[in-house]
Amino acid sequence: MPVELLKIIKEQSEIPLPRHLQKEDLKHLQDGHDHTNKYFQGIVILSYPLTKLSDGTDFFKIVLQDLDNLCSRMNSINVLIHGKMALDCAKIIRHGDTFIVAGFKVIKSPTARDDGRHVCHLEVSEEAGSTIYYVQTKMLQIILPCSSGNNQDTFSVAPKYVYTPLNRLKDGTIVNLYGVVKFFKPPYVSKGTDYCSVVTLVDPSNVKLTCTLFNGNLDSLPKIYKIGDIVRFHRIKIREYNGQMQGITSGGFASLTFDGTVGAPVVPRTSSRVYTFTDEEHKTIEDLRVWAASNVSNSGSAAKLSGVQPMLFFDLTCQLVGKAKVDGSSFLLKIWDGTKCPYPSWKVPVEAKDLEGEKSRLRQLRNLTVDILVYDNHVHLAKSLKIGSFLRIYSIHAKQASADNGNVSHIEFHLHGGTCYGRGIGVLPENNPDVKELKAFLDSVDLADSQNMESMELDGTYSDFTDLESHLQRCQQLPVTVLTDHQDLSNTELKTIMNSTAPQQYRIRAKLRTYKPQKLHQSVKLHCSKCNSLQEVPNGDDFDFILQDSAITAPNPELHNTSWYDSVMWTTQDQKQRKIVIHFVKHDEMLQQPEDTLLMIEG
DNA sequence: TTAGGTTTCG
Repeated sequence: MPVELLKIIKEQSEIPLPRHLQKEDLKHLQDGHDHTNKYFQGIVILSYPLTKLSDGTDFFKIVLQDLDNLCSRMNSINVLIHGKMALDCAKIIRHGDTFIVAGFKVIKSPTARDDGRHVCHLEVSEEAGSTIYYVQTKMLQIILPCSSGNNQDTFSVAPKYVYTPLNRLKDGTIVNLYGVVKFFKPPYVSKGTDYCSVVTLVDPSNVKLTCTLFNGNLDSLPKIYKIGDIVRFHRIKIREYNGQMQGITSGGFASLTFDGTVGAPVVPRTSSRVYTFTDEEHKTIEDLRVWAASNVSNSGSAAKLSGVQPMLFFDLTCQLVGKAKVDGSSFLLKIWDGTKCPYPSWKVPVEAKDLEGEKSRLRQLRNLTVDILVYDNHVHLAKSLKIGSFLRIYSIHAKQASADNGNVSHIEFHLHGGTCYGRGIGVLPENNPDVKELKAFLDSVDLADSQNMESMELDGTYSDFTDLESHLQRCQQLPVTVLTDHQDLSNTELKTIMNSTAPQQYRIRAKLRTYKPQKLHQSVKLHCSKCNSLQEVPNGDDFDFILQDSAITAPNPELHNTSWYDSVMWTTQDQKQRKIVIHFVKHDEMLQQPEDTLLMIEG
C-alpha cells in the first residue's frame, strides 16, 4: 500500500478516503484481529517530542481521542509512529487536528494500566504499509520566514504554491502547474538509468506542453491511466527545445494525478508522503474537469475484445491470466476482458513449462483469453507483471494474418517495440473505477456459456466458418435477413428433418456451417460452345503454366492490325529467334501517346 | 544520462 499523508488546510466537508476502507470502532481494536481495509479516526489530543529509538529509527508518539466514544470512560489510544513517517508527522501534527490511519498494527499496550488508555496501541510505519490521512482543522495564518529551526511541535508552515498557466512558461524556470493530459506514454524503462514517461498537457490557455519525466522509482512518476486525467506538477523545470517549451523533471519534482471525470471523487494519486491540498485546489480540479469535458477529446481508442477491428490499434483494459517467455525479444501475455473476440485469434506456441498462471484458470478461460505478444522494451515490464493483476495495454496492434500453410486466416495481437503513440503497459490499481467495473463484469460472465462455445468449435459448427474474410463479409451484411417466401410453413428443427423420410417440405432457420463452392472463381465455368465441354477456371498455378505454354507458340498473324489496335512484330536476337507481337490499342480508333497506350503482348 | 509524442514489419 502506498504511504500517503494528506494534509487539508481548510476544513473539508468530505474527506477523500479510498472506498475500500471502512471505519473501525475503538472498541473493536484488538490484537490478533484482522484490520485490513479498516481505518481508525481520532482527534490528536496529545503529542510527545520526536525522538530516536536505540537503533536510530525516528519515533513519534501521539494520543488520539475517539469522538464517537466520548461518553465512555476509555476513549483514547496511543499511536506509535516509526521511521520517515514519524519525521513527517512531527512536522505537521497539531492538537485538535483529525488523524486517520489505515494499515496499522494493533499491539497490546504495555502502558495501558498506567495511562488509562486503550489496552492496545497502534503501530504505524512505512514498513507496515500504513497510510495516514491528515486533516488540519484550522489554517495557520503565520507564514514563518524559514522552516528550519522552527519549533515543529508547535507550528507548521503551509507553503503557498503559485501555479503558472501553460501560456506563461519561460525558459530556464522551475514552476508549478496544472494540466489536462492530452497524451501520455506510460512509464517505461529508458536507455539510461531511469523510468521515463512523456506527458503532454493542455490547459484553458490552450497551450500545449510536452513534459519528459524521469525517475529511478516507477512509483514517483505520475499515475496517469487515461487521456483526460488531470495532473498537478510541482517544481517542474521549463526549457526551450526545438522552438517550443518543454517540461522536464527537476530535483524536487512531485505530482498529483486526478481522475478527469466530472463528478468523480477528487482523490489524488501520488507517491508523495506529504502534500498540501486546499479547498482552492479542489475547486481548480473541478473547474479543469468541466473545461476538459468540452475541450479535450478523450474518445481514445479503448476497445473491448468483442469490438476489435482488424488492422487497427487499440487500448485494452484487461486481467492477466497467464504469461510466458517466448524468446529474447518477445514475451507472451494471456489476458481476458470477459468478452469474446469475434475473430479467430492466434495462439502463440510456448512450452508448457514456460507458461506461468493457474492451470485450472487458464483452462477454464481458454475460449475467452487472447494472446498478446509484446516486444523489445516492453518485455522487461511484462515479465514483472503479477498474474491476476489488472492492466491497461496501450496501442495493441490487431494484425490480420491471412490463411497460409494450412492456417485459417486469423487475428494477431502485437505490442510492438518502441513507445510511439503511447504504446506500453500500465498496471491499474484495484480501486481504479475502470477496474471495479471490469471486475464486476468478469464476475458476471457465464463461463458455462463459453464452454458451449468450445463444444461448438469442436464439432465444427464454428471452426468451418472461421475464415476471417467470411467473418468480415458477414459483419458487413445487415444483421437480419427476412425471407418472404413460405411464410405459411413454421420452422422445423434440423434434428426432426434428419429423422424424417423423404420427400417432405420444411422451412428451417439455421446457422450457416459451411458452403460450396468455397472460392468465388469456382462458381464460374469455362464453356466451349463447339464441343459443349465445361471446365473449371484455372487457379493461379495452372494459369501461369498456360501462359508459359502460349509463350512458346508463335503469334497468330491473323490477329494483327484490326480496327481497334495496330500490331508490330519483331524477332528476338537470341538463339530462340522468338517472334513477338505488340498490339497498340487505339482509343476512338486513334493511336494515343505511347505512355497512355494500352499494350497487349503476344508470343 | 535517459527522451524530446505521431504506430511494426516480429
